[in-house]
Amino acid sequence: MLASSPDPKQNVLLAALPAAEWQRWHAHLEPVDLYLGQVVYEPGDTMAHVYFPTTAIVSLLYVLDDGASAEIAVVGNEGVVGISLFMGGESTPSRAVVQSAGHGYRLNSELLKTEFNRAGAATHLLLRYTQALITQMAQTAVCNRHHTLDQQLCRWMLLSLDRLRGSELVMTQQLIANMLGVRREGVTESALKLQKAGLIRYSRGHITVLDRAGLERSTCECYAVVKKEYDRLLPAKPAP
Amino acid sequence: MLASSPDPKQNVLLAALPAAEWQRWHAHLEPVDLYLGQVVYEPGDTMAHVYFPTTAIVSLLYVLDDGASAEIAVVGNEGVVGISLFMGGESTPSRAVVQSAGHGYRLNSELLKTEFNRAGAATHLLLRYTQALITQMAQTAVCNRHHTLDQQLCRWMLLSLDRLRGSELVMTQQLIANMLGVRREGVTESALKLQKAGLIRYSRGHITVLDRAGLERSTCECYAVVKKEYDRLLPAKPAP
DNA sequence: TGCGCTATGTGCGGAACCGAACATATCGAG
DNA sequence: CTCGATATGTTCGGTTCCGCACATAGCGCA
Repeated sequence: MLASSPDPKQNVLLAALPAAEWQRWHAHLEPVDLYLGQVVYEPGDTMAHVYFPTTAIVSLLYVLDDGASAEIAVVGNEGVVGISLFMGGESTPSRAVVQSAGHGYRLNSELLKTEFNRAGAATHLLLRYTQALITQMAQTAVCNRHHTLDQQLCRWMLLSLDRLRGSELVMTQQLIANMLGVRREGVTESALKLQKAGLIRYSRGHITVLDRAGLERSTCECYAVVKKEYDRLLPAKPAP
Repeated sequence: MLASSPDPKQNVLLAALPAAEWQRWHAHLEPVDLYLGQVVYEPGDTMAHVYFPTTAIVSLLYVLDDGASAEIAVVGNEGVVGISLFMGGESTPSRAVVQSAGHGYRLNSELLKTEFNRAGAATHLLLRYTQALITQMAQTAVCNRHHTLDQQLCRWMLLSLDRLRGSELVMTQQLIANMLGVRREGVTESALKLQKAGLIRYSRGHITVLDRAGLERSTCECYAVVKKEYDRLLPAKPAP
């Protein structure tokens, strides 16, 4: 059961819109429930809307022919799902799946494109967000190459945590394994280490983070690089 | 010794400019020699120009604190180096290094930004290119996670080959290892396999591709996904 | 010609992760 | 309370790649 829709301005991008844009947009923003596992788009899909999460988190995944997958970026209340609509390609080879249930708002793609083509404040905001997303993807690529699963698991939890209120993640080890593109058993082992170190508590799909600072010490530099770049490129988050 | 500068329209993006844009731009395009190993920008640098390669290839790398690195994308005559200038961030955490010496043209960043803000054909062209670049980065991330070094080496050679005339790459195994983020010895082993299979011939920094179709059969799906997306998003290449 | 530098080839022990099989534990429905 | 489904824990042999050490080979220049 989901709580009632929060203020659209819980989304950083919507909150940062100048008054004029907000006036034009807000009547067209439709609240949407995003449930766990919901597929927002499949590779090649032309979306009818872009999605601005407020309390939900959406993962952008690449799925290979053999079924293996890897998360390349995560989008929460700091961003928007569907950048290919304003980037001009209309679709992408990636898949977007709701990783953490919650709410968001969606906007008709035609309206979005019209607004984007005004070359105003919203345009620049969306492009700066896109650059931050690019950084996240690139850092993920390097992290996949060089860092251990332990480090990557910490990075992943921290990125998710930053996009949620509270300190609990609802997520099975199997799903985390799909995101990271590793075996479920590997996640079990790493999670056990973190639990024994007192950083998290784990129980059937619920992770409680006990020591966030400890996670930050355990992860690789990738988390900090990405966070710093988001902070640099995007407006400050609205108060919770 | 480099040959004289080729036509700027050897670059796909410049070739695709409408007449009006070309009129405004062409007098400002400065030919530049790009030599092997040249650093086009360092992480955090604000560039004074964007670079449109014609015969050179530039690698976008992420370098970690411990010196390890990985290539996240490659830019040749189909693209432009310096997207952060029009995306609005002005800089990125990545490093751009010339991977294959050759020529290009550069354009003053202020002029570029002015043109980009016209929200015209050039704007859409640059954004579509950026989306293709995003695909390349994301596919690299997945490839780093799931595919073998043998496959990745084939992918890397094919991506380079597509951005050059001829079938010879000038590149030591050490440099390839830096790009792929692996050990030099690993590249030696994979390259030997390919040589024994008759796909390439190797000699002190010169790779001659003998059987391109064989390379395409040996690589992972990542190469085709990226190529298809570039073909979809960008105008056809000018005749060589 | 011979020296030195760079590039490439090879071997070895170890770490990280994989694939598979299986054991255990917890939750919710009936 | 019991059963079945789901989630987590454990083990084992195998593969890929790592880090290191060292051998060989081609190239350019004195």
